[in-house]
Amino acid sequence: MPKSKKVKRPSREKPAVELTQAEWEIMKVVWEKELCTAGTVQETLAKSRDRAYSTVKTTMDRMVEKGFLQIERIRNLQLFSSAISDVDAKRGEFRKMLKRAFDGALTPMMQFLIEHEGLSKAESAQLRKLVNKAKNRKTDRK
Amino acid sequence: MPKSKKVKRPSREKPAVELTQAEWEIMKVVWEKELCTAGTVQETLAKSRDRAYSTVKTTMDRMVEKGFLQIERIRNLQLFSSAISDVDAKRGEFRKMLKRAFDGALTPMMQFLIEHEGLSKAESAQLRKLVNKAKNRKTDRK
DNA sequence: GAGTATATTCGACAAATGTCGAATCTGTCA
DNA sequence: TGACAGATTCGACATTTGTCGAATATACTC
Repeated sequence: MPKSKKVKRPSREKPAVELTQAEWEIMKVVWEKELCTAGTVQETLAKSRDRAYSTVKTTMDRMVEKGFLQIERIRNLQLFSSAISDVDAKRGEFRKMLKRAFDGALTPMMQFLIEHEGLSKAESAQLRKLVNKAKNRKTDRK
Repeated sequence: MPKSKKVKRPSREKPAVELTQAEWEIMKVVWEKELCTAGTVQETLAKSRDRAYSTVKTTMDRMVEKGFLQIERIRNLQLFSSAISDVDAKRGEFRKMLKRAFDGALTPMMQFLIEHEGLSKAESAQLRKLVNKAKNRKTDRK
């Protein structure tokens, strides 16, 4: 018999991914370059905000400890790669916001967007389209 | 001539409101009780997580410095009240998330919700309703 | 007026973040 | 082999957050 149990996993939730500001900036570069050196990241980030190489490197080393990045050594070189997906990172950031500001409920958030964030006509249209598309999705995995 | 210039305000954006975890917890109580003592807040929060009175008080004092709370003194008593609206706080939290995880763009976020957060049938329906309501709003202030 | 609660004031700490510079360690090349 | 450039290691610091406890100050009750 297959071992795939349909049981409700006993809360095997992995601890939500939560990145700091600096970590987000670094992660974005790593996801884009995937497999790159700290120097590359530092140079890329320098375009928007200059930070010493050691600053970037220190943060990246801490991210390895946290399990956000991985290191692959080649001789004297360290090649970094992501250890978390952008989806997980986005989910973590989104849920943190939802929990703090809207008690974890999606509807109040949507209500808020419409009431206070003045969705533009284009955004509303786009949103409506997305919602309708979601409506027709058969694959409702979760 | 009236001095009300219709000029596009020169980016007079007030610095986005950003609360920390502890600050959110406190703000929620203050918004609810509006005009309350640190002791009341501490007692209310104690129901979910116990913290020393001084811990809550210290945080609240710092929030006054940051302009999130106000104090009104009555003899030896300090009555706290909110100095920011929940709308501003929610806006700040939402925008921080949007900027970090979705480069500030709403559509990608909605796309993400539908693709990865598996909106339930009920949520989709609710969302659709909200979107349609927004569609008909005439007052499109911004 | 003394004693007992309650509040407020303040200095302290640990941990997390953001930032660096100095000391070292390769690898390469004239 | 010696010197250089690019990487890495690491210890340091300033801030921000989250937490307290001890010392004071104030109000109320007998």
